[in-house]
Amino acid sequence: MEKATSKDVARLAGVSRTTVSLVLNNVPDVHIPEETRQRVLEAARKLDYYPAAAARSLASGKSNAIGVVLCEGQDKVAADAFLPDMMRGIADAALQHDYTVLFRAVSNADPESPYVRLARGKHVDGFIISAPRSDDDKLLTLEETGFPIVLHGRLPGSDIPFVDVDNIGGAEKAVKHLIGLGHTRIAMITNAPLTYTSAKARLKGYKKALEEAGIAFSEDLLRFGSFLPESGYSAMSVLLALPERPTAVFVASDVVALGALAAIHDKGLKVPEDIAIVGFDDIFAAAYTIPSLTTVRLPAYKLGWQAADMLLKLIRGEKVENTKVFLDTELIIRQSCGARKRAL
Amino acid sequence: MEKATSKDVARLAGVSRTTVSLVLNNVPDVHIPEETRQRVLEAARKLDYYPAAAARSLASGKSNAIGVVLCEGQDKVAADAFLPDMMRGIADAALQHDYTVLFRAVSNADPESPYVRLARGKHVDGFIISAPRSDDDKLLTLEETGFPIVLHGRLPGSDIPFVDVDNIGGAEKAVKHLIGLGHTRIAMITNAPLTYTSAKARLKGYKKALEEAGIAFSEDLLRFGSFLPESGYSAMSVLLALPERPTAVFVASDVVALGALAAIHDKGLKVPEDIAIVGFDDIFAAAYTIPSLTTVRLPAYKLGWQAADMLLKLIRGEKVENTKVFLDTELIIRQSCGARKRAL
DNA sequence: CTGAAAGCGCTTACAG
DNA sequence: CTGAAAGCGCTTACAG
Repeated sequence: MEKATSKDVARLAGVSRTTVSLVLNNVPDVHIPEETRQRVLEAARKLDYYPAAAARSLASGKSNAIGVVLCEGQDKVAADAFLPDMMRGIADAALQHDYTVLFRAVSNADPESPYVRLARGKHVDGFIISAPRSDDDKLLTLEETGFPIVLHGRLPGSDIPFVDVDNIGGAEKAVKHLIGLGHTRIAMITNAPLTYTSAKARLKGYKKALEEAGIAFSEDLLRFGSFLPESGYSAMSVLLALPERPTAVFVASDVVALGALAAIHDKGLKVPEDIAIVGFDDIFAAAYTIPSLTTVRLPAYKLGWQAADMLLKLIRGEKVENTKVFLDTELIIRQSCGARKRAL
Repeated sequence: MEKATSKDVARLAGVSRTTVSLVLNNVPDVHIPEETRQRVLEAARKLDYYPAAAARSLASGKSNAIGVVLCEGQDKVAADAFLPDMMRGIADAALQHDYTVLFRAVSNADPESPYVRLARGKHVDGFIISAPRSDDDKLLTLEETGFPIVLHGRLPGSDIPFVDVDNIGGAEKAVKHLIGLGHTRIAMITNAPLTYTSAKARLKGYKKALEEAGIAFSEDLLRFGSFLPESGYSAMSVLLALPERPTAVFVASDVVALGALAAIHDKGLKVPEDIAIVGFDDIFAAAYTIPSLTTVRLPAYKLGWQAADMLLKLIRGEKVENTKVFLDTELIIRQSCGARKRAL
């Protein structure tokens, strides 16, 4: 059985190709008698008919695909932890709208930006861009063109729609938890330099929690991490050498927290007895560090799902009430904060 | 400037659309004077011309896309650790051949298999399938059809081309390393039940290394893990309760090893002093466990790259010498085996 | 070496 | 409610 075309279906059903198209695409505002509709559906099934993607795209002018572009930045490690779930979220949302997902990795060194080609060649109808770089002028010009784009993570100073995590609220939650446990001398290690919006936001949440509890913020207790465990190791070492050691520390990245944990261990101190620790992200390993890491969970699947859903609406020209979405986080309480015993 | 078509380019260059197509696609065996070629290229650049993907596909009968299908199995956690790098490898290889990558996640509960639709609708010219299920009859029938497919991981009892890790060799390397360190009582915890080919192969490597060293294999020292840390925790607990405790253990999965590490810690024992441990996979966290985990690195990027490269050859009808590829692993020596001091 | 023309398989105004 | 026909923008034999 060679591949059937809509013509074959039309012939078998005794209708025109127009009707076949109308039925199969479920075109609204067109009323086709149930009997005819069934006949077409039946014929399509019988012939094992699947519309040719290319022909459909060419005729309709839409690709029925969205592109997800993964930019390779310094935060690769952190981003990688969420990619699989995020991709699943994107793929599921796309599938629901009968859209397909095009994946493209772009390394920083890449000479040619993939956006223009993919967009103008109509490979995709819109982009989800993860970890965009602010100096990416191709991206900016493409957006000005009106081409649908949704960012995962924000681009400071741009109006491009985005879906992001509520970093402020998440950090606040983490620190409040520590305060609730009786800590007042709480340090913080950022996830990245403050040029990163997520780092700035998490710091803001930390300060907010302190302020609401009437605890003064101290520069001495703030250290800067930078994506990798090594940075957490040295930041924590400095903190531990302080004349008056903090009793707790909020590390705004689980990956960085891995290094902090090692520093504490190497110093011969115990978590959470000597120092309590709360992370951020809930990477897979967080549940299995020793002790297990209390952390703020980042909703990866949902991040992907929402971004795709918003993009699809933008593509269809539907009104999107909110183009700046912040997703809620969840505090996952394990052992490192001192509130729980081991529970593997 | 509205999007230019090949007709515009032809006009500006003073040639026919045929010539434009010939030049832009770099069709071999057609000799076009350098001067004409340059004129076409120049015109295309000037007009900012990008061929319409759909039109090209429709006319050529090829989609210029490969699909990667991610099956959601029990080993989701382990697979997720490699997905990002594997996807990068796939995407890079595809890009090199001017191919695009279609991503599709398929949950086990999915009623409709995505293969047929994507293949027959000509969305893609071939598939890379990760973690295929052996009871997936749609996959098997599609393959019989001659549709190009490359598996990541094997499907026992099928002849579908695949790219996989040399699990036997990797395990052997790990165990030999332990033997070289003076251990003779070496236990093993598998990564999964033996119905999984990777588990079987890793066990085989373990036995092989023992045999070559003249160490007798003992059932008592073999325990079965099952993807998650919990399984490593309980398997290790049993091992630690043995009258004659092993001095080393090869855990055929880093994720499972995380649980094993916790079990040892909870028992009040020290790694590597009381018991040495070597894992498999080299997940990100392996470098930051306490102590850091010696393990066998799985070449994720290369796995993706090779799979895509093979698939592309299959699609083009090129001869592929070897359709059963086993990729080499690398032993990453850290602290848990006792051969190194901390080096973060 | 290059052009005119058919054709890929759909969708979509436009009639009726 | 449904059909005939044009058209989407390429590629590719086929001529010359």
